[in-house]
Amino acid sequence: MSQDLAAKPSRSKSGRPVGGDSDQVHADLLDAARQHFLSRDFKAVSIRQIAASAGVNGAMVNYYFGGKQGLYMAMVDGMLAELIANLENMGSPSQMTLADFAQGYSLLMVRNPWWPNFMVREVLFSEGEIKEAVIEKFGRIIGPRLLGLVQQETANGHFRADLDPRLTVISLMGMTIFPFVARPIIEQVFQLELNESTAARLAAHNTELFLHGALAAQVKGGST
Amino acid sequence: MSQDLAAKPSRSKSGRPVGGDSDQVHADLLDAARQHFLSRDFKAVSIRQIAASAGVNGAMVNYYFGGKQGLYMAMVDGMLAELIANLENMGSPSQMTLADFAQGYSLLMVRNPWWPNFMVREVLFSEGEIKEAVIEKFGRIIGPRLLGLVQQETANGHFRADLDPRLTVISLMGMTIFPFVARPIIEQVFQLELNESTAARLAAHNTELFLHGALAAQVKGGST
DNA sequence: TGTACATCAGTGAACGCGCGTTCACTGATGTAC
DNA sequence: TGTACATCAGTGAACGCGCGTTCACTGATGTAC
Repeated sequence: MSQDLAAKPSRSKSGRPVGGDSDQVHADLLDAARQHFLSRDFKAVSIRQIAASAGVNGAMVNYYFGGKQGLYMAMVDGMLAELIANLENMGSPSQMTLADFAQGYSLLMVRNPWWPNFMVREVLFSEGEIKEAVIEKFGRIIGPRLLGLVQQETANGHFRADLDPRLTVISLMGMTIFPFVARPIIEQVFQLELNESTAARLAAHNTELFLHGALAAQVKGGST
Repeated sequence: MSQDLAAKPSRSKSGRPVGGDSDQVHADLLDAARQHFLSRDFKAVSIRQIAASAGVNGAMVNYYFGGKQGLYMAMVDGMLAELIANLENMGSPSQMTLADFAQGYSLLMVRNPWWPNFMVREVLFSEGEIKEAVIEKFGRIIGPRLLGLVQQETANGHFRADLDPRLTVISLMGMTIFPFVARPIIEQVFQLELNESTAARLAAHNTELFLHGALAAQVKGGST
C-alpha cells in the first residue's frame, strides 16, 4: 500500500544506488535533453528541468557530461548520427529516382519531426561550434548528394540544360523541407494536417511539379 | 578637450533630462530591441544589453513598455506593420502575374533579411500569444493572397486542374522562402552568396521551374 | 569463505552570478497665481 | 514678469529569484587478503 510511494526508482536516496544499471542515467539524461531541447531553446531549458524529467539529480549533468553545454553537444551528436544512419538506409543516390528521393525524405521528416525544426534552429540561431558542426555535417551529406543527382540527370539529358543545378537543388530542398519547417502555418492557415498520408501526397505533388518543370523539354520546345 | 567625455548624451545623469526629446527613448529602445532580438533569442538577450545599446537606463524598459515582454511585443507589432506595408505596396494580387509575385517576394526578403528568420523563429519556437499573433497575421495576409492567385489561374485554365491548389501554394512558398531561411547553408555549402542579383536569378529560376510544372498541359498530354 | 577497505555512482545543500523588476530619489519642465 | 510648486522623464541601487556549478558527503559495490 504505502509501497506505492517507495516504488519510485531506487535513486533519490543517498549512497551508491542498489541496481547495477550504470549508464542508464547517462541515457536517461540524453533522452530528457532531447525531449526538452527539441521544443525549447538552449537557454530556456534548465538543468533542473532535464534532471527532473530523467528522475536524476541535477549534478549528474556535470558528472556525466561536464556541464549543460556538454549534454547539449552530446545530444546533437546523437541526433546527427541517427539522421545520417537514416539517410544511408535510403540507399545510394545513383540507384534512385528523384521521386524515390522526395518520398524518402518526406517520410523521413514525418517520422522524425524533430529534425527540420532542429536543423533550422541550429543553423539560424545558435552560435559558434554547434552551428558550424551542424552546417558542416548537414552540408557534407545532403547537399552534395542531391547536387550529384541533379547534375547526373542533367548530363544524361533528362533535365533541362538551361537550369542552374545549384538553384534547382535549392528549389527542390525548399519544396521538400519547408512544409515541415512551417508546419504550424500549414496546419493552421491551410487546414492541412501533416500526417504520413498528407506527406506522401505532398511528396508526389512536389515530384510531379518539379519534374515537369525540370525535365528536358521534348515536345514543348526549348527554354523561355 | 575633456568635453569629449561629457559629450555623451545628456542622459545618464540624475533628474529630468534637459532636452525635450520625450519619446526618443521609446524609439531608441525599440531600435535596440530589434538589433538584439533579431539575431538572438528572447531569453538570450538581457534588458541591460538592450538598454546599454539604447544609451538608456534599464528601468526604462519597464517605464515605457511595462517589462521585457512588453518591449518584445511592441517590437513584433512594429515589424509586422512594416512587413504588411511592404506587401501592400506590391499591389493587389489580381493584377500581377506569378512571376511578378516571385520577384517581388524575393526582393522583399533580400531587402528585409530579418523577416524570414524572425517568422520562422516565432512560428517554430516561441510560445503563447506572440506565436499565435504572428501565425494569425501572417496567415491572414500571405496565405489567402497566394491561394487566391493560384485558384484563379486554375479556374482560368492556366494551371493544371489535377494539382491541389493548397499543395501548390505550399510548394511555391517553400521554393521562395526556404533559401532565405537556410541562407547559411546555401552560402556555405553551395557557395552562393544571396545578394540582390542572386535573389533575382533565383526568383526567375523558381518561376520558370514552377510554371512549366503547373501550367495546364497543352501539347504534352494530361497527368502522370 | 569472511572481512576490511578503496572505489564509485549518486545526493543534496550551498555557492556566486546575472537576470527582470522595483523603488526611493533627482532635478528640469510646465503651470498657477 | 516672478515665484512656488506639482509634474514628469529618467537614474541607480537594491530586491528576490532561478540559474549552472561545486563540494562535502553517503552507502552499495568490487577487490585484496
